[in-house]
Amino acid sequence: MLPENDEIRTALLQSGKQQFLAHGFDRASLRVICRNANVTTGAFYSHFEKKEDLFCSIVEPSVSAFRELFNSAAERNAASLGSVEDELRSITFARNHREECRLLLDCAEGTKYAGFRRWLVEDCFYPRYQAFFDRSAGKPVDPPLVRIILHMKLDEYTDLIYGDYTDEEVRGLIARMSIFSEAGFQALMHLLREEESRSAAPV
Amino acid sequence: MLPENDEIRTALLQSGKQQFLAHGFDRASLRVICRNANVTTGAFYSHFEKKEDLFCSIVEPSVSAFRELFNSAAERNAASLGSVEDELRSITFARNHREECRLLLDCAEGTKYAGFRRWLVEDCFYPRYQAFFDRSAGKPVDPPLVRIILHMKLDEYTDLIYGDYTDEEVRGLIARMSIFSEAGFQALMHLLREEESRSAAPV
Amino acid sequence: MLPENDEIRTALLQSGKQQFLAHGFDRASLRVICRNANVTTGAFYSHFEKKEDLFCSIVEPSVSAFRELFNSAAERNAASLGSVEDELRSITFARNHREECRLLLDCAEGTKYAGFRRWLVEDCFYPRYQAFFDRSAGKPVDPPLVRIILHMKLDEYTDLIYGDYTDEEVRGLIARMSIFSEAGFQALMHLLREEESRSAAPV
Amino acid sequence: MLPENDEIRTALLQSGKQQFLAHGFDRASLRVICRNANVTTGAFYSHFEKKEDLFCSIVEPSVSAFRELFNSAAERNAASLGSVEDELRSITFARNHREECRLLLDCAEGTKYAGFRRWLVEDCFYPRYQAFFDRSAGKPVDPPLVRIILHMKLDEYTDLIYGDYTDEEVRGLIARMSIFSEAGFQALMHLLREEESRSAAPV
DNA sequence: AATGAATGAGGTTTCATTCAT
DNA sequence: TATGAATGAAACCTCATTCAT
Repeated sequence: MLPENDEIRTALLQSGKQQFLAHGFDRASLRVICRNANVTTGAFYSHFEKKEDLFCSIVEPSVSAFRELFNSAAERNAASLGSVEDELRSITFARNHREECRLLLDCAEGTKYAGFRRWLVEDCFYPRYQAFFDRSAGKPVDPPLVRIILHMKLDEYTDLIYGDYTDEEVRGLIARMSIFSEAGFQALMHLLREEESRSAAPV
Repeated sequence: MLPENDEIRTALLQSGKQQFLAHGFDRASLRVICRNANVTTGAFYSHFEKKEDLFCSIVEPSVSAFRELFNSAAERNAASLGSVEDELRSITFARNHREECRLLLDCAEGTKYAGFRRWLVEDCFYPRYQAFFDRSAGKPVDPPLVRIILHMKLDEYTDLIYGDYTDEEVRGLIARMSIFSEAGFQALMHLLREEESRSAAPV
Repeated sequence: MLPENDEIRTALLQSGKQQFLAHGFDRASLRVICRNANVTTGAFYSHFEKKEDLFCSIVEPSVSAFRELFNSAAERNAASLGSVEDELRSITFARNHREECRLLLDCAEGTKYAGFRRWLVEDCFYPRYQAFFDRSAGKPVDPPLVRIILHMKLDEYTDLIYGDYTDEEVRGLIARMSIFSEAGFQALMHLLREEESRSAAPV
Repeated sequence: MLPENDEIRTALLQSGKQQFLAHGFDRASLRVICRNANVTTGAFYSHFEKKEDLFCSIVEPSVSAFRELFNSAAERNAASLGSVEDELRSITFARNHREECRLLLDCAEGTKYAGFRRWLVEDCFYPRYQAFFDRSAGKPVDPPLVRIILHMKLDEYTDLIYGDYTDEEVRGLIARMSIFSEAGFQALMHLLREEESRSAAPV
């Protein structure tokens, strides 16, 4: 009986997504968003409290979904960083939410999600990375080093998510990149252990 | 005897740099920039032609210096991607121009430097990377793969430039990261050559 | 029930007309126009897209009406320049749109109607005048001469349109001026034919 | 010893003339005028009191010269409207001061010469025209009629002054237009005298 | 006399949000 | 709930004129 409401809401969500992606939150014009959605500016405020509310409504389903995915993955492999399968699963998920990802990472200035990237990296990924590196090296690893490698890894994901690839291509790239990363990682661990033994064996 | 002139100009350059870094070119308010510099908006236009002119004046010295550095580095090692020494030199330079780098890469939308990042990656780095990979592998390497690794490498640089490190720490990080990258690179080359021989040997 | 809408619009149209007439389009201040209409500058843009839009809205009804009138007159007397009746009809029309005429002819710089006078004279009137003179003289008449007389004729119209006359007075003035023009025209034709025959008779 | 002064002044006069002609007094930018004259805005105010002062300085020599010419012509033919020779002399003068004429007639809004056209027509020409018509008709002639014919005459002059003609062409055009005007004038006088006698002879 | 930076008001336009209907 | 005009501040920029040097 009230499907119209949802139609309007949906139209606003779509139009907003498009404008936010195109111009970022701050520079996107609410008027344009409304006009493109065939909605009056007044009506907008029946559906959303303010501009930011629209942004959040666009983005929040993906945020929750992402949180779930991330938590379940975290549970599954508390001891490692995730298999190629896990990587693929995450990236496929992100690829299916490509636009929301961009909104959160690049178009959120002015909203409460402005710090999303930081949260994702520092609070979600970094602690697990640091722990994993420490465990693998058998000693605390220099945090900046961990962070750099984490950033590189995330950058790889970014490429895979936004790049215009087929699923097949993504799978191939992940496979080859895991060769690269694994080799780099092992070399680094080797070096770190060597440093350790050198500094530890004075005799 | 007339240092006031430059004091105002300098104040505007500083205030502008701060605001542009904080909000990006477009969203930075000229009024705020002027107020922070204790300058009327009218007076601004005695020193700069328009808003963009202020941005350019902040950024251009670094751009020229960077171009020189990059060109000389390109000449020096046409055949490789640059030694650790070269990397260190570039990163040290960028670290000394940290803020201007961020302005150019992240805060330039709305100015003629909007495409700077793209130019840097696609026109400066990518061609050399692709050529180097092709040469090393002895065959054309999948461009997306090259691009991903390039992006990762640039991301490493970004970390080193913006991170709050001492020169000593940067040197150490570059050294260890070169172990990582080199090992990853060799593993990848090995794989590629193997793929090659496998697909070439029908028996 | 919602007459306010139109009241504001009307107030803006009036205030705009007055300011445009007084200062021309470019020099008229939107702020003043709005203030005189008791409208905020922001509100202005609910009713008009931009400053020029206000000008056009003031002027366009008259433009269309004028075009129609002119076209129908042109059809009616393809072979002459129009009777006293036609002149009277045109001038009466223009007198009823006096202000819009002035806006179009003298106050339109900066709008898309900037070239209106030129269009009216050169494209509407001049070709018909030249053709009529050529036909009457039986040979091509010096264009500058035609143009001068055309301008004088138009100047007569201008006087009749802007002058503070009753309809009766206008009728009388047209009648007497047609005596003047007709006599002048005949004298000129006579002269031209004489020149012709003199230059044509070698004896 | 002080020729520089005059050089600057001259440069400003030239530059000002050009800008005033191009944009009108109000819209011409003093900055641009100064820049084109290679003069600082400060220096400007050593030579002229304000913007309007520059305009007046450009225009006033011509105004005085014109006044003289007009007065002497007025003395010479108190009883007629001037011979073809007189017309030619006036128009030649105006053609030699073409730009100043345009400044006075079309570009003076915002200066004390804003009413120049009105003054010229109403105070200089009209009284003599009216007197001449009254005298010729032997009775008061309807002022609007006189004014219209005056305006037409002045319009003719305008054409001759601004039109791109050689002296020879101007002479020819004046000659032929005087045929036109004279014939028109005579026809009108005839009519007026007829009207007179008709209304005077009740029998 | 000359400089040219500074003033301060003004220009047009856009904005997110409110509110009477 | 929906409308869309109204708000009022803010955006960048230009102006004629002043004034300390």
